[in-house]
Amino acid sequence: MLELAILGLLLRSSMHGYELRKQLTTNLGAFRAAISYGSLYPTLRRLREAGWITEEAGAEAATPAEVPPLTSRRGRVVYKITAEGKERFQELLAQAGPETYEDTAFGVHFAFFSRTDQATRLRILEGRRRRVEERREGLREALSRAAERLDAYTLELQRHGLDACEREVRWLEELIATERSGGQPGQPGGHRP
Amino acid sequence: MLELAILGLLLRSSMHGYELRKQLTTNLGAFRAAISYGSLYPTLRRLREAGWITEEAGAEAATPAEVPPLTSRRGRVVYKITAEGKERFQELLAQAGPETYEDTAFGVHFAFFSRTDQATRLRILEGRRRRVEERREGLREALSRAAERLDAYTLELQRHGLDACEREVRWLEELIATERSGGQPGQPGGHRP
DNA sequence: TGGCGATGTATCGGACCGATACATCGGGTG
DNA sequence: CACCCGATGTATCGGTCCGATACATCGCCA
Repeated sequence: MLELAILGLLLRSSMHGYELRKQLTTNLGAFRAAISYGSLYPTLRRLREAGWITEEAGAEAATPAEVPPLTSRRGRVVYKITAEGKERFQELLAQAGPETYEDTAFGVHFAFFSRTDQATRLRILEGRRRRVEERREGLREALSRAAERLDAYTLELQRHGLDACEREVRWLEELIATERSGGQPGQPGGHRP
Repeated sequence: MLELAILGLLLRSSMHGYELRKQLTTNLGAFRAAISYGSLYPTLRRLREAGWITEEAGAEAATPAEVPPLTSRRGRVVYKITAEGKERFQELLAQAGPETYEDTAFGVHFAFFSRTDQATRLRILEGRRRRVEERREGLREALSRAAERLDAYTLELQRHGLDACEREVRWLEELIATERSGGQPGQPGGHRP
């Protein structure tokens, strides 16, 4: 997943890890908490080894010539996507299996929707909707069965979850409708004040 | 985290792993996706080794006497919390560090709110609110800075995330108000139709 | 000048997921 | 009545990702 997200962000512009992490956290942040360096850097190395990105020494990273690196002189590294990386990105973006409908994966795919065709977008939106609807039904059933048997807080937690599901389904349905009518999300219907 | 969740569920009643997983998935499901056996069983073993739960052979699990186990004859196992386990549960439930305000941990703590005192509840609710507010501000700032510069889908994703944050903050504020007035969540104000 | 917060790269242990294997049992269908 | 299928049930393995931590530089302000 990180792989797709990183390639997509580097497609917009080259940058170093620190900036990458910031954008990963805020840009795609709706369905994921925060990316840690513990996953970022190993993934970057893997991407480089696969030939999908390159690492270049950034601006003032020049090693100070005769100064022997006490620990290890690390310079800034600018990561850049390669032609093969762009192909890989499109390949990952297009393949929409069942795991694409899970929270994180869906969020990442959605963020790069403008790079795909309408058919793929609809497929993913509808798959995600089905997934959230299943979850919603599960919660509804649990609530109707468990009411009275559970304490007030557990009940309230389930209600909150149910509410979030219903809300997301509505959101997805609006997006699907917009998509079918050939529009872009933004202010299509005019229900946002 | 799993540790607290498992102990809490076993406090309600003893059960085997399968049932445990189901309840973990639906009961505490608002802030977490689904628990996998890959984390459940190792955790159960760890809990048993620590003496916080016991494993007992369930009903019809009796080994068929002379039938040699071809692969390995596994019986049903009923997991049960011990006295030390109950202490451990209270200990885990009461300690509310910064990590308690993250999605998963908050959800688990909230589910067992009825086992804590009001002071702890308020501390956790307010900590969570602060956390979500930070996230909300980050998204607001990103949106106001990035508008026009980003494509429609990324923007829509951020708007959706912002909306979810605002909604949760409102939810938390209602809970905090209810808590301060000494009530229980349910139908306090009467804003749920 | 001295510290402190933002920027920046990197590793390690551990938590958790996803797929898979294996096994039993009840019910429906040919 | 035989057979298969889906629900129930225990368990492991590889891999992804997190959280804490270490280390280093730079600009700013007291």
